[in-house]
Amino acid sequence: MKIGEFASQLGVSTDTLRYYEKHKLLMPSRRTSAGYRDYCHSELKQMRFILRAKHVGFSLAEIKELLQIKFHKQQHSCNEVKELTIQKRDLIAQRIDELTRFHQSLTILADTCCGGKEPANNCSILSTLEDLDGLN
Amino acid sequence: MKIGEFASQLGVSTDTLRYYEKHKLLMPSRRTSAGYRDYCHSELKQMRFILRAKHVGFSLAEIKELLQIKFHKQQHSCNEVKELTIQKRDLIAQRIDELTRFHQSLTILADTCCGGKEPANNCSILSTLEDLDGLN
DNA sequence: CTTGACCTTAGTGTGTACTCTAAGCTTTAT
DNA sequence: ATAAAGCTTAGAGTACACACTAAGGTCAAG
Repeated sequence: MKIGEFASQLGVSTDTLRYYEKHKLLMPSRRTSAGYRDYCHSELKQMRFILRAKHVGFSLAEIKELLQIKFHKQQHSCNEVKELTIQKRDLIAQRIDELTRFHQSLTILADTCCGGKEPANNCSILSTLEDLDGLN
Repeated sequence: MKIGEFASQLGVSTDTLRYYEKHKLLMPSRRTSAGYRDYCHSELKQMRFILRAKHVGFSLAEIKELLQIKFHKQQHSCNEVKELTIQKRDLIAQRIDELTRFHQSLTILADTCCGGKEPANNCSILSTLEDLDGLN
């Protein structure tokens, strides 16, 4: 299967596939005589793995690690995979906390603002940001 | 006040200050005869505004908008400021939702994995990522 | 008067995940 | 035979917020 058809079956761009190849996430095993990439069924499966891993929040670098483990399952333990998963989850939890603080602060700012059409001379949002404190 | 002292009072790097100047967020009004930046009290206040805005989650581009409004309060309404704030908050809410979905999926993956020290041949995380579905 | 700390500019590098471009070769249909 | 669609490569561009580098000028202390 050439890159164009492969890409459209997966709903990604050909650029993305070439990018993944360059970064060693998905290397088609064969080329046609003209030098065209020739993808097979197992590469389709692997790409689906990559896309699912992305879907649950892994970065490409992390997915590369997962693929290494997947390719050499004997040399790696379940524990290792679980650790990667938990580390990722905890990092995401931290980010959620940070964003939640942002959200709360912005809600406070918005709620105390009249939102009227008059000039912003006494806008409570601007003055809170200027005058320090009142947020947390 | 020269850039070094100004920076250390605010807990930022001199690079950051030069970066903000290049991007028109904070322009020191004067230079010494030697060409050194000379910061004054009002610039200290403005930098504090910027840092607080960052602290609640605004990007530098958004802060630039806020500063425009702050400088020309007459030409802008409270409503405009409130809108910016709410838009930002809603974007952050979307991002939180996305990360929360990631978090849930990763939790499911981690919880179903034994986490043992044996080889990962039958690792439930890897097989869930391979075989589609089981997450959402 | 020299050393060291501080300042200047312009430009490059970082990380993430692509996207786009240019210049050119291959395949398929007419 | 030729035109359109598709493929190839290497390399540059995007967004964000800086950090770092080189090469050099300035200032205060000893």
